[in-house]
Amino acid sequence: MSKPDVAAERKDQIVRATVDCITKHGYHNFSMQDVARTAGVSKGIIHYYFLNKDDLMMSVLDKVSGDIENIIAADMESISSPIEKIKVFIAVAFDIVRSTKEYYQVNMDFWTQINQKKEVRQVVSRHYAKFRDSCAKVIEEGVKQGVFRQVNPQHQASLILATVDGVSLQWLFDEAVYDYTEIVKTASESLLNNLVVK
Amino acid sequence: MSKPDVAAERKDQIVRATVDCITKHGYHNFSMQDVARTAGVSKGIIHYYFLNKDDLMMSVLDKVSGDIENIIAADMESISSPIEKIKVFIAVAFDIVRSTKEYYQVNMDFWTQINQKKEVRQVVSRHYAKFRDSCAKVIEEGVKQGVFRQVNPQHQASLILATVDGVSLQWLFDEAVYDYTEIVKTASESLLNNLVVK
Amino acid sequence: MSKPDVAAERKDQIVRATVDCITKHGYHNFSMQDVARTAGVSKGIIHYYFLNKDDLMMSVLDKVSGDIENIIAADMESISSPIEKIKVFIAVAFDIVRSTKEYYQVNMDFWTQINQKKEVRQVVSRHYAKFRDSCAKVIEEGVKQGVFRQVNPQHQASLILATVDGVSLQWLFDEAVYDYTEIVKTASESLLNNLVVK
Amino acid sequence: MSKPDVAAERKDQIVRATVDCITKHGYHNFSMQDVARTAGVSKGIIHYYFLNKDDLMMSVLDKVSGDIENIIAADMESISSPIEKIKVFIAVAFDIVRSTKEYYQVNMDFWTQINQKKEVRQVVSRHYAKFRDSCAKVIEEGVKQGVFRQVNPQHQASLILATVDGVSLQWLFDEAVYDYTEIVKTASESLLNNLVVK
DNA sequence: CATGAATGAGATTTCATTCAT
DNA sequence: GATGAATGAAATCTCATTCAT
Repeated sequence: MSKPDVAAERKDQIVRATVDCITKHGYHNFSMQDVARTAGVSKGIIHYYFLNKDDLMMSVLDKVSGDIENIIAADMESISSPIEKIKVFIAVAFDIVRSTKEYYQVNMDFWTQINQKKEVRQVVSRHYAKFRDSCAKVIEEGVKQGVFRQVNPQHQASLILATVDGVSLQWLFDEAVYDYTEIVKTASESLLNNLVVK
Repeated sequence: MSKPDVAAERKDQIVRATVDCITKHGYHNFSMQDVARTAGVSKGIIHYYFLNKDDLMMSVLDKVSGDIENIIAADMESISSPIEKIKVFIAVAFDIVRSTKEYYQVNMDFWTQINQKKEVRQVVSRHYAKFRDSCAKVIEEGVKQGVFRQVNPQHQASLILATVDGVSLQWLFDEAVYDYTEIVKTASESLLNNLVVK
Repeated sequence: MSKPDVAAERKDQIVRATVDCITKHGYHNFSMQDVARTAGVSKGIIHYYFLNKDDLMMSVLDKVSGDIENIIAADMESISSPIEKIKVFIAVAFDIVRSTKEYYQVNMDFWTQINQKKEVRQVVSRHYAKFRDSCAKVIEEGVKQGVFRQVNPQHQASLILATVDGVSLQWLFDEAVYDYTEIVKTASESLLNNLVVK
Repeated sequence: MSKPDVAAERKDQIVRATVDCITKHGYHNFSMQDVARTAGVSKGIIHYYFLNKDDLMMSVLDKVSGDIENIIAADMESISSPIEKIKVFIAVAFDIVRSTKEYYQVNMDFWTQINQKKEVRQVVSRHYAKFRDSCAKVIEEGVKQGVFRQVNPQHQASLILATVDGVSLQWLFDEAVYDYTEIVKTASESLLNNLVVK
């Protein structure tokens, strides 16, 4: 019980090193050797804990998705008003992109696997589903309370996520294209404008 | 006289083969050998026409971006009303994703190069800038005509593109998540709702 | 305890195989595959121990230069008279060429890198500098003892090395051109004639 | 008769371009494409005039050897005194190295082929034989006239060539090692000292 | 004569994975 | 558990040579 789970610790250490490698060298330009060096372990031990590189990558995806989910969940928890909750959701989602740009890009890197790796696609779509659901639940509550119009919660949730991803994408390609704070404000207003009863 | 430009033809043939390879095997999982086989030419000739794999990839990016730009430009040309123009813009943009899913995914694959290849980032951001500009010009005209509210055209154009990309992304990860036609309708309404004077 | 330094052993094994390959196929006409085959190892392991082919070649150069230096140094050590020392130096230098013809040719092959590889040039010139210095020191001693004329030691050392290289070169191109023993005798006499007080 | 030999002209043009390429990129680091570009002709035409790259290289060797031979022959022609003739021979030989360093290095590059290409070895050894013979003939005449000691003309000729090559070699590896003019003076004195009756 | 598109063999190099220690 | 030496497949790229035009 008090014995720390060495295996779990080692695995986490390796996964974190992998994230670092992806951040630094890009999704396809790092080697197991790089991971070993970064983690300060031997190459062999990585294959002891992970079946192969794909298996390691799935763990990275789990971690990255999970971390992002946790941040959002934590920030929404303490709020009760549906309007405020949605506002926070949007604000936090945008903020994750800005404050952990590299992390968000690691997440993006998995998008290229849509066609190639069924498992990746499943994890990512489950991750999006979670987001949509937690967001939709808030919208549903708002509708019930009468503060939101009679909208399709799932669709509106999708639009919110879509706006965050799409706006971020353009900004990541060229940060000079707009002031991030400004566009976030505009985006938030537009999204809420579609929800709130006037 | 009857001899067409062999070089241009061959280059195009190779680029098209490369698009096929990316579609089939993924952005990072195809080899020059694959391209050669697909194009029905020898490995050597690819390096005769393209400096290296990166150079070939840039040609692919140019083609894909250009094709998408051309389709949208062609479809908007004949319309004069700003409202109708925006409606068509949104409809066509969404439709490109649906009707040429693989093609759009090839485009997406380049997104992961944000951090790694400066040149890719520049081309993609220029591509987005073109879209935003052509969209913003229509919005500007609508504002001038008084059919649109006093909005920031560039920001609204960004939101439109963002919504198309973001909505498509979720759908590409899981087509069962919503009926594409339905979500497109909802998205269009929301976007126009933010623009049109009521 | 009984485990010798695997890395050093393997590196030496590969370097020796490379010397064999250069001897057999020529400086520019052997492949890493050839080295692997000759050393009885896999292609991959060569790149594990050496950064690349250039790096391997530098190790070959180091070995060849070092070996030649060591032979000469060892043979001169036990002698004290400057005249005898110079005689031995000349004799041994000529003898190395004759008895390890291929080895000397490997050495020669690096000469063509004067223009191309700065690092090779530096190593070779340092190698020559060592030779000149050790030879010049003997001459200096001879001058001090009054057995040699008042000559410039460095220049005379250069002439000695030059004669060995130049004479060997002609012989390597056509062994029938002269009896090596004879020309060595003539060369030695000429060189000593320039040094010794009469 | 008045029709200029187009073929010979073209061949010469290509050979000269090849010398340029070797000078610039090194003996083994230039391609037929480089030669074509440098000569301003197509790749195909080179293979029309030369069987293959080896054949072209042999022509280069012929040219370089011949040019050096011609310069020396021309400079010795007008002189009658054996002592002066030898002095000029030595001076001119050293001067060729200094004034056409790159050219001399192209010549040197062929040395690596000793083991690999029988034909190269034959041409180079014939080239050296010519030098030795023309030098030996002068020495013989000097001996006959009684101005030179009773030496073996071929051996002394060899020593002269050897000294030029060997001294030049050290200098090419490190020009700072000695003042070329100085070492040439020392070398000349030593060589003549061995020949001239005192 | 001349061109340059096309080929295909082969070279260097990288790297996930295995396995004896 | 842990190491790192070793493998071998595969990838990119180069280039002499050929040949239809």
